[in-house]
Amino acid sequence: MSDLSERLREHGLRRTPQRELILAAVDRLGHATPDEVLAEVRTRSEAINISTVYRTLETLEELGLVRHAHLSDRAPTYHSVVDHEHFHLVCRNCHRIVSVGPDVLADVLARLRDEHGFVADVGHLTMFGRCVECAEPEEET
Amino acid sequence: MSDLSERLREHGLRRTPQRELILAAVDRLGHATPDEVLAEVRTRSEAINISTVYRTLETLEELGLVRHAHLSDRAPTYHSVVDHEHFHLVCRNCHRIVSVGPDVLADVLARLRDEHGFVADVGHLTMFGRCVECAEPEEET
DNA sequence: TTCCATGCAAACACTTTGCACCGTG
DNA sequence: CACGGTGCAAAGTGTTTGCATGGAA
Repeated sequence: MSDLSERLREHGLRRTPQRELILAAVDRLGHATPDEVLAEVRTRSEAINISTVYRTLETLEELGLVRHAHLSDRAPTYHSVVDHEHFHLVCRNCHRIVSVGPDVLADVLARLRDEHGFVADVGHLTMFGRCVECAEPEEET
Repeated sequence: MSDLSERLREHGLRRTPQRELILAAVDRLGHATPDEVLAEVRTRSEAINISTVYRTLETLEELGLVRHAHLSDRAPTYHSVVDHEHFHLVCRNCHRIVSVGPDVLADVLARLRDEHGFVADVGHLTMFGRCVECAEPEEET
């Protein structure tokens, strides 16, 4: 939390209970959509508003305290950045999420930088596919 | 087009003018959102409905004729599969899109398969970041 | 003639915004 | 006590669905 106050102060923003509650909820949840964050906050304390959740998640992301990635075709999911940087594998069949450290991608990132002049942001990356347990996709229809 | 009729027949689906128009539009556009596909179709022929566009893109994807990826935080973009398989780099600053062949990822895919039991779908992949021209993002923040 | 496909409009899910009030600094 | 933050409600996007009609096979 102290990290939060600090960052807020640096940016001339105010410390509010809502901001603390929301950051704490994201930390606890691991990966969560704005809706899920709202629900989590509400289990602990009183009702805060969904638009505050959206505004706050945006703020926290600007402060570098959380990140978001698109783990489904629908809502984005936020996760705390205190966890080390990672990217996500999402199984299209069982929807299991695996977090993978950035090392695997080191070579690829270097090549993309050298050959395509592009600096990729690993923390935001999501790769969809299938885990071996769900291996066989449907044949035709 | 003949490819379309063929695939449709294989799946017991019907060939309709809308389906041909929409596939042709995706081919022409390269990367396009459902909205853009609709607009493109309308420049050529008469009004077709947005819900038909959605339904048809879904069908075409099931037939393996188009694919979609998430190139922005908003709408998905569809592209024809006649272009060889590729993934996308998207610059957060200038929104330029670079298509990259799957080879760069060969090693990574092998490692993900071996170490995480995960078969990633390259064709759907998007990596966000910055191209060198847009290089320096803000510090901190 | 049979059903699949389409158009239309309404419903949905998610997100953003305007404004008055509240509370931090 | 000034001004940024919040709650609330309404409006905005992007997408899906139910149903009656239309048209491919």
